[in-house]
Amino acid sequence: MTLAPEDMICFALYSAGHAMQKAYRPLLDELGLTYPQYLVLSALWTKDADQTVNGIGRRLQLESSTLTPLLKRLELMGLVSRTRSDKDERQVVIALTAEGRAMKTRAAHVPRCIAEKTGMTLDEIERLRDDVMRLRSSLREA
Amino acid sequence: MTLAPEDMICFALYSAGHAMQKAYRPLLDELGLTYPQYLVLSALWTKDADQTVNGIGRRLQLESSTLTPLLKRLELMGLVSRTRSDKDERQVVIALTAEGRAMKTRAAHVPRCIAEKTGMTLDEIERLRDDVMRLRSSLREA
DNA sequence: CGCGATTAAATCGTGCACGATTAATTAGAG
DNA sequence: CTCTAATTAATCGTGCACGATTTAATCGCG
Repeated sequence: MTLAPEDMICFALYSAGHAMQKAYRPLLDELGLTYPQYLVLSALWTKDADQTVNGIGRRLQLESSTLTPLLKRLELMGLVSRTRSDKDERQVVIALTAEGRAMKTRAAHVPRCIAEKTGMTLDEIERLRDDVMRLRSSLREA
Repeated sequence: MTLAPEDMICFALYSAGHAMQKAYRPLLDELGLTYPQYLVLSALWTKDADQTVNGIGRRLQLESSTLTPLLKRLELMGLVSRTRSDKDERQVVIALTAEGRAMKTRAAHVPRCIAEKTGMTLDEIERLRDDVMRLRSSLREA
C-alpha cells in the first residue's frame, strides 16, 4: 500500500521478470535465441500441431503485432515455417522445421540451469508459480 | 521442469507482469503516464533527495540507456528537472517539479485500485511480494 | 444468395529494455 | 602531480510489446 517501488507487488513482478530474462540470456545467447523466441518455441515443442498465430497468442497472451515480426525472425532463422491455412485463408499455421525440432534437444539443459539459479526447490518453485498464475488470472478478469 | 510455457515459473512472472501493466493502463492513461514512468515517479515521490540517474537505476534495476530517454520525456512533460551536479559533473540530478509533486496526489487512488484488481488480501499480497523479491535476489546473485 | 458483422493477421507508431560503445569527468597509485 | 583506471550519462542498434488501424477472408442472418 505504500508508494515505494520496493514495497509494491507490481514492481516485484516487473523486476523479477527482468532478472529472469537476464538469467536466461547467457544460455540463450549460445542458441542464438531471445527469451520471447524461446517461449514461442517452447509452446511449439510441447504441442506442435497446427498452431496458428492466434493460438500461440492465446497461450502466451501476446498480440499478433508482437508475434508476427517475431515469427518472421524465427522463419528467417529456419526454425519454423509460416503457411496460410487451406481451410481458412485468414489463418497462418506455424510449424517447426527439422532445425526447429533439433533446437529442442540443444536447449534441453536450459530448464535445469534456470532451476538451479532460482535457489529454490522444485516444490517451492511450483507453489510460487501457481500463486503468480492465480494473481495473473485475477488481473485478467478485473 | 516441463517445457510447456504454462508450467514454467519464468512464464508466470513474464505473463503476470504484462497483466499487471494492463491493469495499470486505464488508470495511468488518465494521468498521461506509462507504467515505467509511474515507477520512476514513485521512486522520486518516496525519496525526493538528490536522486541521480544511477541512484534511480540501482533502485529500479534499470540501465542508463533505459532511463535517460524516459527521464527526458518526463522532463518534457514538466514533471522532473535534470541538472548536472556541481560537485560531480558526471552525475545528473533528477528532482521533481511542482507539477511532478502534484502528480503524486493525482495518482493517490492508484495503489488501492490495483490492490482491488488483484483479488487478494493485503497480507497475501505482501507475502507473495516477498517471495517474488527473494526469487529476484537469488537470480541476481547466480 | 447477398451483404453486414466478425475474425485473422499484418502494419504502423510509440515507448521500453538491454548490451555495447563512447565521451567526459573524477579518483587514485606511484 | 600525472596519467591510468574508474565511474557516469548518453548514444546506438536490435528486439519486444502494445493499442489502433488496415486488409482480407469467412460467417451468418434474412
